[in-house]
This record gives sequence, C-alpha cells and structure tokens, in this order.
Amino acid sequence: MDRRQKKTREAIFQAFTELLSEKHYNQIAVQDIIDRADIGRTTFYAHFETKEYLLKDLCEELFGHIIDTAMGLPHTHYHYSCCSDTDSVFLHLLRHLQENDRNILELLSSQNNEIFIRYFKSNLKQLILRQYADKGLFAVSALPEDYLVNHISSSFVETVGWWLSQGMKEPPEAVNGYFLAVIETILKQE
Amino acid sequence: MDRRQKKTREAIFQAFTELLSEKHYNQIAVQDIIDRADIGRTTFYAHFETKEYLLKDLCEELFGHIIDTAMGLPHTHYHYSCCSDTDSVFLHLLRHLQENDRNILELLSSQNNEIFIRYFKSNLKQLILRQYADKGLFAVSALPEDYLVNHISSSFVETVGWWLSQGMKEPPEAVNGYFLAVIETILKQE
DNA sequence: TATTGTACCGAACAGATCGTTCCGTATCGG
DNA sequence: CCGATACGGAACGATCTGTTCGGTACAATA
Repeated sequence: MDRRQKKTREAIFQAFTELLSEKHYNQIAVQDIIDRADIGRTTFYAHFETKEYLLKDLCEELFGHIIDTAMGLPHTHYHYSCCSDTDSVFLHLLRHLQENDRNILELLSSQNNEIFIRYFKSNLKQLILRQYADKGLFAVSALPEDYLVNHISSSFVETVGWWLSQGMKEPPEAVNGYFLAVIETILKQE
Repeated sequence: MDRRQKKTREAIFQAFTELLSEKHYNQIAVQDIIDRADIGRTTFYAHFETKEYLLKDLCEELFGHIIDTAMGLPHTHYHYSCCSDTDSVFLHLLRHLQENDRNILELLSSQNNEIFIRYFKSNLKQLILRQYADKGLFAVSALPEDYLVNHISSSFVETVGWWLSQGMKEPPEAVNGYFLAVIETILKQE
C-alpha cells in the first residue's frame, strides 16, 4: 500500500476519533474531518465514499482487534498475556480494555456510545457463541439460546458502560465479579 | 388549547411516527414531515424548534403513559386492569405493550430503536427504583444499587427487543418467565 | 536517474436541507 | 361581529454534501 494512502487514512481516522470524543456523530461535518486531518476535500472522498463508511471502517478496526485476541487466535500466543488460563474470557476483556484499548473506552463513554455499543454487542455475541454455546455451558437450557446469548452480551456491555460511568475506580476483578454475580444463573462455572 | 394547534400537532406526530417506521431518523427531512402532515413550513417551526425537540416530545407522550400506568398511579384504578395484583410489574408491562402500545412496539422494532430504547430504559430505571430499591427487594445487596437497577432495566428492554425480533410469537407469560429466570439471582421473589 | 503512474490539492459547482422572514388569509374564542 | 392568532406560501441566506477538473507532488520501477 502506498505510503501516502496509509498516512492519509491514518490522519482521517485520527481526526475522526478526536472529533467523535468531542461532538456527536451527527454534528460532525465532513469539512471538520478534512480540516482536522489537514487534507483536501477530494482526498477524503477518494478514501471513503461517505461519513457512514468511515464510521464502519473505524469500528471494524477497533473491535476487530479486541475480539480477535479474545477469540484466542494463534497470533495472540506471540503477545504477552495478561491473564492466566483459568481467568474467564470476560475478565480478559476487561483487563484488555483497561490496558490496551483506551480509545474504545473513550468512544464507548462518548456521546456516540450507541453506535459503538452496537458493534461491541454484535462482536460479543459471536464470541459468546463460540466460547459457550458450542460447549453446552449454558446452565438454563430451557431458555432459547439466542435469548441467552443476547442477554449475556448486553449485560457485559452494560457492565462496561457502568464501569466507565463510575470513572473506572474499581479494578477489573471487582467488575468481573459483579458481572458474574448477575449472570451466574445462566452460565455454568468454568 | 386552540383546535387548530391541537389538530396540527397531531398531524405532525402522526406523520413523524409513520416516517420513523419507514426510514431512519437521520434520513427524515423536515420537508418530509411537512409534506406528509400537509402543513406549511412556517407552521412546523412554530410548533417545534427543531426535529430533535419533536422527537423528544413524541417520546414523552409515548412512554409517559405506559410508565404512569405501571407506576400504579391513582388514575389507573378507573381503568380496566388486565393483571391481577399478584402479577409482577414486568408481566403487567408486557401485557400492556402487547395490547395497548403497539406504536411503541413498532418504534422499538424500527430502525430507530436506539432512540426509543434510551427513553424506555430511562423510564424503567425510575420505575424499578420506586418498585424495588426502596423496599429492599434486591437479593444481592453486595452489588452497587445503581449497577443492579441498570442491569434489570437493560435486561427487560433487551427481552422486549428479543420478543419483537421473534415476531412476538410467545405469550407475555412465557417471556416474563424468561426474564425472571435470568434475573432471579438479583430480585427477591414478591 | 528518468519515467510513468498515482495520490494529493484547490477551487468551484449544483443540489439538498435548514431555519427565518414577511405578508396575506383563514379560523378561533369571546 | 371583532380582535387575536394560527396557518399558508414564497422567498431568503446559510450550511453541508458529493463531484468535477486541471495542476502538482510523490512513489515505485526500469
């Protein structure tokens, strides 16, 4: 990929992320992004068809990483792991958010949280399905599986949102404890 | 209130509600509402300062009613009650939604659900606080109260959303059963 | 190094939407 | 019946959008 393209794309992402933490998405004009990124109008539209597509690409870049690592894909073995093997995937996510993904946290706590929450939940559902449903780890088998998956992912995202609203005072372990307490009826212990 | 005002306001609400069930909120132009409601441009801006305020007023009108009845306010006694006294407030809400508030359900299942979900949750929190927190009905007292209230309201809204996504095939009683099953750890039995 | 392709820039464009203004008309409440 | 007020229609400047064009700067390749 051309250095110029990569540099421009990064500048746009950076400017957009900054603006998202300041204004609401609807109030951000393309001109704002252009000015902040210090690029030409033509250049922006050469990279992204519209503001919506820019948002979509940003989301995929942000959440793709955290979910990939949580999935336990091969390439995670080459990184330093902050969690022991016995920790739950949720604690792993909380720690990872706190340590490496502050930009996600910032966007989740911004005025635009709904946009990112949708992506977060959608990715979490896949993760939960892969992690639990396949292995029959749902304790309440009488309830529809998609209902349970939806409930767990929503509860986790809500937990993270609450954590943020409290200023992240509590350690990830405590928050994980809260979360496990409210869904213990559903999830079998690992 | 002037008949003309009331009539115009109703026409705007009606047109707006229709449009919301067709398009996404962001894609609705003021001109669309004006055309659908068959009013003048000046008239719209005489009633609502902006599209945002129109949305806010619509939400207050929609959710104000259902929450008021659920709160058990005096005026509910003069209505026919579909629930016996021993039914939970959640079953009451589910039945009320199914029978009387199909416009809320339609908007909750529309492309604009995030907007209405925010209002729904906000109202539910007040309801839950009034219904349970005051009476010490939280079983897991070790967890922060606001965390629990947030969890319950979110779970209920998610439950309704799931119910809708399934085409509301199941009766309110079954859905209420699912909901109580996933939050039974938190809520003491009534 | 010279060349060729490609990314970028700047200015300008038409089109859509917004919120406001002015003035004439129609309708309401008393 | 009359004063008040809500409505309608047309037009306004302002803002944002997405595109076009011609020229410039930079990257990869021979």
